[in-house]
Amino acid sequence: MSRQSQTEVAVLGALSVEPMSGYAARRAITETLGHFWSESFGQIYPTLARLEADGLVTPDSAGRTSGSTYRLTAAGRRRLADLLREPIPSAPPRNGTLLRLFFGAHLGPEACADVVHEARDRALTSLATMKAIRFEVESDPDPNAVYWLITVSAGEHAARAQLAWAEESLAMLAGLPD
Amino acid sequence: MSRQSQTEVAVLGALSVEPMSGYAARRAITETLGHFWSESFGQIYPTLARLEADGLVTPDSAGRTSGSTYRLTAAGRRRLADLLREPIPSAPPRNGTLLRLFFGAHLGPEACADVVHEARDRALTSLATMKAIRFEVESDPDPNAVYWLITVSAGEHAARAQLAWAEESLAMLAGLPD
DNA sequence: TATGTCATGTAACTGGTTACATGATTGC
DNA sequence: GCAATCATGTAACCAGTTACATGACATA
Repeated sequence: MSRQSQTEVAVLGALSVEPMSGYAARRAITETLGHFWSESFGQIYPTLARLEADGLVTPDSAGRTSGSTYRLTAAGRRRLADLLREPIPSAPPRNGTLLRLFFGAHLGPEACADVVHEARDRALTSLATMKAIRFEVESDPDPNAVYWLITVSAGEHAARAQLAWAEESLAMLAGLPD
Repeated sequence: MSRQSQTEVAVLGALSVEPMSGYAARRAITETLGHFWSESFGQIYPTLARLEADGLVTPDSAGRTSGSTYRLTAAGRRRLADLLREPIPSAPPRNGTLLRLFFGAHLGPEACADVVHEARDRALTSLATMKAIRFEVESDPDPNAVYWLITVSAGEHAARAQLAWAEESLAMLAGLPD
């Protein structure tokens, strides 16, 4: 699957929940998939136009206030299911924090500790976000909530791991001579 | 810091260990930074040319067998230290596995379990790789090994977290009706 | 009437991969 | 002499962001 169709998955997925505009789709993606996915307008609008040309989404006149609302067609729903079944394209790893720490000798223990501290703070923030999302999802009677909880759980595990790693690394750095 | 200079960090970093060719730099990056960084030839050669034009690296005639070997200049070493101190550009999150699981209702529990299984296998492979790297680094008397171990530890924590999440998620999926 | 939010779209740019072309050197 | 590896480089393409231009609608 090309990278492109990953954006298609996100947009089709958003519209599978309920019909909405491109603007709303973007908001929905950043709000509910935000901790593991992102899309910009520059991707969403061209994608939406292509999906419409392919007959996968169609303008939904009902309930419009301003601008256009799109909804999935039957073909669109099939396509979403197909795309979800395709192999996951692997993104080459690029972790700026670890790149810095690997060459930490050029930085010195204190500057490295700063880098780790920042990673630790990001993990703490993430953990708080996950807690809030989990609370929301758990009080949602939607039967799909199980799937959402699985993604939340992934965020929690990753954040807790990063936290533990940061504490451990700070201890290691503290034992180093300047 | 622009994304571009992240590649500069990787290349300057590789050359800071010892002088080498672009080809060797790429191999060094995939072999020793492979679990958290990647560069392609299409990036390395233009970067190397730019670094040379900026006087940060210089051809090193000594010890050449074929092709050209580069080494850091004093300015290059300073530049590396500066770049390492710059804020880490954040990459927008894009996790294909979680994107699929979030819309898992369109897939069904079994197909979702397959997705999780793949993630679990990747984590296991990663854990084995980390074990091998840790063994190598721990038997290396280099004083910088502490920094390398910190990056290895990050990989281990992340892999173990993914493993725990996968087991937990498989259990959740198993309890779901088709 | 001014402000903020909703909304759409595009152009320029960036960072990056992939595929290809080319050739030198090494070892069997 | 042949195959593998070392080595350099570029062109085409791709996904994606950012910045900008534009304007409708609601409301204070």
